[in-house]
Amino acid sequence: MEPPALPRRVTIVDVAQHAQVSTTTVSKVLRNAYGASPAMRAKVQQAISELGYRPNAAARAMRGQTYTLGVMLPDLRNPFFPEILDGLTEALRGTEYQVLVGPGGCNDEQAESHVTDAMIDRGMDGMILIAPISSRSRLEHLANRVPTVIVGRHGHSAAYDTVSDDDLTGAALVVGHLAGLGHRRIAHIEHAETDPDRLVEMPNAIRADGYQRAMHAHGLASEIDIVSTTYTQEGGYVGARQLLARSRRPTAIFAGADIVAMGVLDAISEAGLLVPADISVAGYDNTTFAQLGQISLTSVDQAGRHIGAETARLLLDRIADRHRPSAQIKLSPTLVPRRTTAPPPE
Amino acid sequence: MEPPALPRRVTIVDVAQHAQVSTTTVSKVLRNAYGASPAMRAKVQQAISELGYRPNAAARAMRGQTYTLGVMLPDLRNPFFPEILDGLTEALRGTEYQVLVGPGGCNDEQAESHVTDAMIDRGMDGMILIAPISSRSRLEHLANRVPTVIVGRHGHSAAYDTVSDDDLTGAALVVGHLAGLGHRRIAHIEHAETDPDRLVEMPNAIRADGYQRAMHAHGLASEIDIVSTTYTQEGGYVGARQLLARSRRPTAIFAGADIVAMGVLDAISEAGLLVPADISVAGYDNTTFAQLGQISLTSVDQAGRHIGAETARLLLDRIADRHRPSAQIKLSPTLVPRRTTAPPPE
DNA sequence: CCGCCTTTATGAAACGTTTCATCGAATGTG
DNA sequence: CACATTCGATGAAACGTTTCATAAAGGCGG
Repeated sequence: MEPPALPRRVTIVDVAQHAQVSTTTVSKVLRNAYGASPAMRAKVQQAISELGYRPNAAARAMRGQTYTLGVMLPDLRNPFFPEILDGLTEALRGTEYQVLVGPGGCNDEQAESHVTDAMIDRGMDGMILIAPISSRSRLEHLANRVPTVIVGRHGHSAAYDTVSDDDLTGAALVVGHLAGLGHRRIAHIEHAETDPDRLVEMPNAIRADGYQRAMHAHGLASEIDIVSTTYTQEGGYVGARQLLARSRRPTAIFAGADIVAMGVLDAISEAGLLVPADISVAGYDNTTFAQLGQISLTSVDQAGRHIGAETARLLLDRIADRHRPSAQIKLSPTLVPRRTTAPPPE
Repeated sequence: MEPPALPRRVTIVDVAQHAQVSTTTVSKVLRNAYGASPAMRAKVQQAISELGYRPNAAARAMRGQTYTLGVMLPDLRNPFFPEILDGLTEALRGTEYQVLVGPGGCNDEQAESHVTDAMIDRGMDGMILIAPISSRSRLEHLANRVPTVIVGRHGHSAAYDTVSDDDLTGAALVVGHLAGLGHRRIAHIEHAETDPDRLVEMPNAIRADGYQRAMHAHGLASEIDIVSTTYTQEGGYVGARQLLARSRRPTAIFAGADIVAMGVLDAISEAGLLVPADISVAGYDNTTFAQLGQISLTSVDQAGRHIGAETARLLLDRIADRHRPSAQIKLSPTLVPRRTTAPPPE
């Protein structure tokens, strides 16, 4: 009943014998390397397809490349990340590269390190770290051993490329939109941050900063009202309850992320208030949640696909030339007004 | 300016020299294999931590294991899958195994094959395929080369283990719940399936079957009303519009998946009807959507974490003994009633 | 027609690990 | 005390690929 002792996997040696050439030649054909005549190429190609040969990635890793790119995703539940991944895989279609995703625990620096180390152990040709929380020095350490692109984190380094969204502008878009509708008491719920590096580099911190600057720019400095919780539904709920309990209740809440806005909406309806009649709510990321007809949340779109595509381009570039100067790409977000924002009551 | 020519990575040879033992001994210590005295072990362990040695997975792959498990996820956007993954990684914590996720295009058989092949090329010690759409014979082919567990697909095979939810029961729970509330005209939106294999094995087909059986069981055979679209928001929207246009409109819609229910809710509110006053809606999967306070969708919970944990157990078992008889685990779903279901109007 | 350079093809070494076959020492048995 | 057995440790082979050094063949100018 046992599977009949699998035939040994076809190797490059088998192909070479079958095509009557050396393994070196086969290797050259596989990699489109210089030094194989068209005639040889044809012969080898035929042998490959006749035998159904597939290169063993592990063996390749020992000498050359693995044709594998590792993506560290901190949270599979964040509906923004699949967008980036789609952009990535689309840009990589046609190349030999395969993307593998390592799930790095949400907000767990140790888990993040574990995954990135595991990827290096496995000989990834390149790594993409999405919104990593590791320290700068650790990121540079990683980037020094493997070509790396950091996505969604500000702050430059000679060691790695970065692709991020201009969160400062994004926050300004939201404040501008709300102020334009006539709101003055616009509050913000942020993700608490204490680490000094991250305070300058993480998107959440930049968004909070952008909120404050925009409030100043609109002459609303005195109305600045920030609640510090976390970028979770629970964090939004808790934060909104605090805001709703204020003696002068805000007329609009700018949540730092869509998922936070979900918690905010819960708290508001629990308090018996109506959105947007009594209070406006805006999120950030334009996730699937925001797009649901039932929710229709005003949000900021980050063009995830675009981010993914740029990331792929940068990474392939860097794999080709490890010593080229590092690049920083910053993309502009756009505001997507929906039905959770309206002029303030009266 | 260039990074100072990275020091060569520490290898097992370095460790052996530093500890004054053979590489064989180091290898034994690494794998907790038989034949190394406690004294040796201690010496080697110290050398390992002093040098910061990490085994090269690629080299390991050539001879032994990679300590890597590959998970094929058809759709990162499906909020049910992260649950499974959480269960998996949790069950794997403490072991040496690392999970890597391969994004296999949604409903794209070719993309799925591509990813699974890539995983085999990369020497995965085991594979977990979540709701794969490949043919049975292809699945068996894969399982014959790598220990494999198939999740969320019915149908047994000697070649692989399966973990799935009892979708028949799940559908019955929904129908029972709605019938109990007094509904008779309960419609169902299914994901169209034509392939004969999949018609018997895919969860969507089983759910549709379960719906019909349950309707019979409740004496509602004459009210059976199925619309065949796809498991997408769009599919739900289109399906619901068809149902709402019926001369005898259903009083309840059982959507085959939460994401479908989202589209249904959109169509209903667009038609100016109220949920659940005018019409009840139930989903399946108990995803994050369903749990959102604003939506509060009645749904069927599949205990994803539990599924993931069982999957990990089965896979490790099978890696340990490739020839043990295959196992099929079927877990029971539970109904989570929320605010989208209520007694029919009048 | 000779020598030089380019192109094409090859054998062998190397990558870092595990495993096989030995081998010496320690232990137990008669 | 001699001998068989077990245990602990080791050197070398093997995995499948890429790359280095080398060799043969072909083209070209003089």
